[in-house]
Amino acid sequence: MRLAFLGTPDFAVHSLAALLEAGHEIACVYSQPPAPRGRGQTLQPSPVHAFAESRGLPVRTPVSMKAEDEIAAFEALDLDAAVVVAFGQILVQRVLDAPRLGCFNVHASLLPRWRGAAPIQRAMMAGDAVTGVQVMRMSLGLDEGAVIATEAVRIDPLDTAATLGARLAEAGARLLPPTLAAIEAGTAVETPQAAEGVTYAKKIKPAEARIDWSRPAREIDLHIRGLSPFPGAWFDAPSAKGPVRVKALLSAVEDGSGPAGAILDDALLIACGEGAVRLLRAQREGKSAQEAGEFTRGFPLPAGSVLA
RNA sequence: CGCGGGGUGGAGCAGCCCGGUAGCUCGUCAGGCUCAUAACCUGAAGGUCGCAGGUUCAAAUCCUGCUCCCGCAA
Repeated sequence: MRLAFLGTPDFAVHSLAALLEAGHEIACVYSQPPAPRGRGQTLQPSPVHAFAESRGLPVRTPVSMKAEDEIAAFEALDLDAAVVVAFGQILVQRVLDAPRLGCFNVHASLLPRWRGAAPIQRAMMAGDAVTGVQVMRMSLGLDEGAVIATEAVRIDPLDTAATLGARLAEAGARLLPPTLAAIEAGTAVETPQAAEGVTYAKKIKPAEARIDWSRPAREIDLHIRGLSPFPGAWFDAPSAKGPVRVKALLSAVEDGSGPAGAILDDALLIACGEGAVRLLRAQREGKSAQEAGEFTRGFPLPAGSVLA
């Protein structure tokens, strides 16, 4: 089929690669414009942008897909279908209507649960045991379209948003080619989303990422892993030079009790409002991520101190 | 000219502000202890303190330049 692909982060690259693998013609790849990032704040193309260029695909990076000339250009592509994966822009009706068969979205949750921007993090933070990836026909409402294909993915106790996201991205890439084939053949079954069980995965605000040690251990563990590695759950640790911000990247719930924030042993076991959490991987400001053992060798947090 | 952190034995760090014998945790090696062990005890090896220059009787430490690495505004 003649397709357009709209996507931005690494998550979407897997899907684009799968479409190429399946032999589809990618008429154009759309992605968010290059943004300053990394050291030096240099302008960097998005992962999808970079991947598409490496495969010699035409790339467009409009600031808005709502501009009249962008819509016209999209219509002029004469597409069979468009595939949207974590693109980062809302599409208007004229765009959705442009491809002959419609626009299809790969979404990382079991809809109607976790519609919106951060489904992977929200599913983890909520403690869901299972999430998944789905292909749906796009409609004007945010992630409200009829579902065509589903693959469930279990959330493991030591998952982080990153490891879970990687599995979901692979699952989405697996799902896409056969689903498109069914759509083309007219055999796809489109199931409207349930009216009940709707939740929205709101964006994560920076203030939300700070760890509140007075919460129960299970919630803190989910908070840490759900926000790992980005934007990263964090806390201030005392040091001779003043508070040092530490990102918690991986944790596990363990037995233990004490005042919230109290450090219970020399291996990063920290008391919560209820129970305790052991940090397994952490990152000091200015440093790269370290396993707990390395971390404590360079930055001991001895039993007895208390985190704010 | 975005902001900030850092380069010290194999790993992670302290020491630098207030120059004067290179320190800590882990690892490695040897010996001991133990039914046994990634546990414990004793001892040892291993570093031109990123590079270059400057100041000084003396520089890891102060000054200048360079270089490499890392984090942040998802």
